[in-house]
Amino acid sequence: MSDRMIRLLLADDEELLRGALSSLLDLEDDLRIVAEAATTTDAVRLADQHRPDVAVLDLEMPPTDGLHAAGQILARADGTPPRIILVTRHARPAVLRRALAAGVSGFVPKSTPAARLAQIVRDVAVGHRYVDPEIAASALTENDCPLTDRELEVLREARTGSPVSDIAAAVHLAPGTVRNYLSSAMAKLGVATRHAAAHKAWEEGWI
Amino acid sequence: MSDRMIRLLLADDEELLRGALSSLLDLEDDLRIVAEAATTTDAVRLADQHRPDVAVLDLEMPPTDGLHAAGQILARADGTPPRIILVTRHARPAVLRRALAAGVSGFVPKSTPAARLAQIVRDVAVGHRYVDPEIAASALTENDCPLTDRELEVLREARTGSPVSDIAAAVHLAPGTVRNYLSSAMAKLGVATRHAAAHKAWEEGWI
DNA sequence: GGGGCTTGATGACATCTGTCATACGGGCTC
DNA sequence: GAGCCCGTATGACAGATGTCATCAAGCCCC
Repeated sequence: MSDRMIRLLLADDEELLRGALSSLLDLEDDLRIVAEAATTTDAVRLADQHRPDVAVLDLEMPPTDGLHAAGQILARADGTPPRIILVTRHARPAVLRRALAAGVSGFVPKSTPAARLAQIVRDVAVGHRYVDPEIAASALTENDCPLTDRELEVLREARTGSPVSDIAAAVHLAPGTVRNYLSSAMAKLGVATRHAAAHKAWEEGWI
Repeated sequence: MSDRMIRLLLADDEELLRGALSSLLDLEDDLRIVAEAATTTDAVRLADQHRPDVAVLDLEMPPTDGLHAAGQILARADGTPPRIILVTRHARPAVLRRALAAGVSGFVPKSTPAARLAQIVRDVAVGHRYVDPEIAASALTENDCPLTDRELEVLREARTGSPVSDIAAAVHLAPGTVRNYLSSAMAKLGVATRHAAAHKAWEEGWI
């Protein structure tokens, strides 16, 4: 039996969800949780240590995020890497694209019925991919992020409401340059202040 | 047996969590889920209809929020109202205070182990109150929100990055007055821009 | 009724922001 | 090498923002 068992790593910072999912998945005869993590650091370490068949990672997890952890897990595995399923609350097409590019096998929003998760795990374990149909559809129709890397970078810093001088210091650019980037980002997003731009970019999942 | 059964309403907009919790709690012999909801509107309607003993409500739920729903459920029950347990991701002392004032019986962060939830439900069902010790402690030590109602109101509008003129229109005040309120809010929070003030107030759970 | 407090408003001023034209250097391609 | 983007930087200018002093109206309290 043990070679037909699917060995799982489960990582989510919310104990409530992780605990509930863990019990639920463990009820399945062919699934076994071999490790649980609440941080990305632990997730990467435990994946190294336990070599699970499938890793179910929450996207929103400290200290970095699930996507970052996925990249590390895939990069560090020296044999066959685990298949990775990302679970997320705010399922944005932009993130889906990045996830697939990083080699993730499954992309599941938290609006998925719990009962279906076991089946998705099985599918992914045998090499299939699973992407939530809803998100896939919007990823195909939605227009891409129009912002350049630099624009995104300054917007990220602008999110907390810092003045231009602080942003400039944080990204190592001249204040005037920062204003140029902010200005063009605002124009592209059709808003009147850089804070509105940061807010919008954040809502879209671009930063 | 049926009079010893605790009848539960479970409301959370995340299918994944709601489904997992539902299966988990239903495994307990003395608990039975009688209704599930994904919105506050449904939660209120189903509470009216099914008269559960305990309602477990997520705080972050569309279209309003769990606290609002709790108030409505308590106000509309004409016999003995259901006991209410609020579950939340971002457990902030300010919210805890408002919840207790509204007559909520339990306050549980999502960092609580899933296994403990059943016991909390039982405690609350017999009339006890449960408050997460961690949050209770910070609620007692943490200093209150220093902002006035008006300051909070303008900060709420400032969150999306709107210019002063828009905020003024939204709260029906003169632009100059709005700037005064923003200015004093910024001074109280020790930040340099109104956007930083809005960000901070948001982080603290004040808006 | 007078004094004091609170809420909303106004105007003046310094500073910060957003816009735009422009410039410089490093890679590209031709 | 000439021409051409691209990223970065600067300066100038209008308008928005933050600060502050002040004022009018309403309200409470004695």
